[in-house]
Amino acid sequence: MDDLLCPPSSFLPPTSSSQFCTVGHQVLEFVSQDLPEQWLFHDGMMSKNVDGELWPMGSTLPRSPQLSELPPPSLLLANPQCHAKRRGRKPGPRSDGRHSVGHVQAERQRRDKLNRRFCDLRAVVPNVSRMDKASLLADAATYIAELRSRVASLEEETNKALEESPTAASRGGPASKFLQVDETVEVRMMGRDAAAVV
Amino acid sequence: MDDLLCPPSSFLPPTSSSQFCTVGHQVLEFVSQDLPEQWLFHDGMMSKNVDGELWPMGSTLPRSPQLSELPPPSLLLANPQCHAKRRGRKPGPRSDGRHSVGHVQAERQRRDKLNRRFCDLRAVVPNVSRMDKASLLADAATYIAELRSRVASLEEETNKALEESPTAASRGGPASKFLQVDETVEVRMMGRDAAAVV
DNA sequence: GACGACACGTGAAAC
DNA sequence: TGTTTCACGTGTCGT
Repeated sequence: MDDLLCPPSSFLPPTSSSQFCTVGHQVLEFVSQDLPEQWLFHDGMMSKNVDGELWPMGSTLPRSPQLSELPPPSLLLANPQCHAKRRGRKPGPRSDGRHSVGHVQAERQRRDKLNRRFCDLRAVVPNVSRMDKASLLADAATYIAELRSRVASLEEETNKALEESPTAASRGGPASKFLQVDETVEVRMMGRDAAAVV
Repeated sequence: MDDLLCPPSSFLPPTSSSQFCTVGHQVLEFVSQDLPEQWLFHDGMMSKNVDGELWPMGSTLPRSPQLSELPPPSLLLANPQCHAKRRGRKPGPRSDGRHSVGHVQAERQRRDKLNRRFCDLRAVVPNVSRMDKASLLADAATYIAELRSRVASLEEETNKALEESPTAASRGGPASKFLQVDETVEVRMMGRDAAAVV
C-alpha cells in the first residue's frame, strides 16, 4: 500500500552511499539523489494524509475532510517526493474520544508544519552532510556563519576596490559571476569517498 | 533544588509577552533580553539533568552518572541561561524496566541534542520573529536566502570593480585567485579526509 | 474551556 | 545483534 503513494521509480537500491561526487559550486543544486527520508520539497500538503492508507491497520481517526483532502492519484504520481519509507510509529489505534480528539490533529498539524520548515530549510542549505534533523540544523548554522564571514570579506574587498577605481560601480558588466577561491574553498566530506566544494 | 540550577535572577514574571520588538540588524547581537523559553545558548550540557529535580513527582530513571554529570554550581551561577519555565510533559512515572530502559535515555539525549542545535541556530539567525521552532526555521531559511543574494550581488560588484582596475588584483593580497563558477571544479581525493582542487 | 507550543515515553524502521 | 532516528499520541503549561 505504501508503494502506491511512492512510485517505484523513485525507489533506490538499498546500497545507498557514494552519490553526488563532485557536484558542488554553490548554486543550490537539487537534492533529489537519494531520498532516504522525507527531506524533500514539500509540494503542497502532502504529509497530512498518511494514515488510513499507508498503514494497513490505520487509525480510525475522523479526519476533517476539508483539511486532509487527499489529491487525486494522478497528482500523487506526478510528485515522487513524498516520504519514501516511513520511520516513526504507526498512527496509534487510539481515537477513543475521551478527552482529546482534536488535540491529536492539532499536534499532527504542528508536527508536519515543522517538518515542512525542515524541508525548505534543507532546500536552501547546501552540503547537508547527513540527513538527520540535528545535522541539518548544525549545517545550517555553520553555513550561515560562513556566509556571513564571506559577506564581510567581500564588503571589505569591494570597498578597497571601489576606492581604487571609483568609476567602476557605474558600469554595466556582462554579469559573469566569480567565486573567490582562496580562504573559502572548504572541501566538505559527504561520505566516505565524496566531497563537495562550497 | 531547582533554584540552584536555575537561579532566581533568571526567572521571569508570568506575564511574558511582547518581547524582541525590533532588535535585529544582522550582526549577531546577543539575545539575552527576555528568554521566554529555553532558546538560549546551551553552555555545555545543561538541559540534561532536569528531571528528578524540576518535577516534584520525578521519574526514578537511573541516569548514568558519567553522562549527566552536572557542573559545579559556581559555573552554573555564572551562566543563567537554562530553560526558565518548562513547558512539556512531566517525565513520566514509568521507568518500569520491562524492555525499554536505555531507550528513553537515548531518546532524551537525542531530543536535547536537537534542542541544542536549535539554540545555536537561533544564535546565528537575527530577527527571529517569534520563539517557536517553526518560526525559527522559517527565519533561518529566509535569512540564508537573503545572505546568499547579498553575496551574489557583492561578488558581481567586486568583479566589476576589479576588472575596471586590474592593478587591484596584483596588490598586496595573499594570492587571491579567482575562479569562474560555471566550470566544474574537480576535487581529487588525496586520502580519507583530504582533497585537492585541481 | 479551547488553542498553541513542548516535552515526554514508546513502537517501529533504518543503519 | 545493538544503536540511532523518527513519528505518534498524550500530558501539561501558558496564553
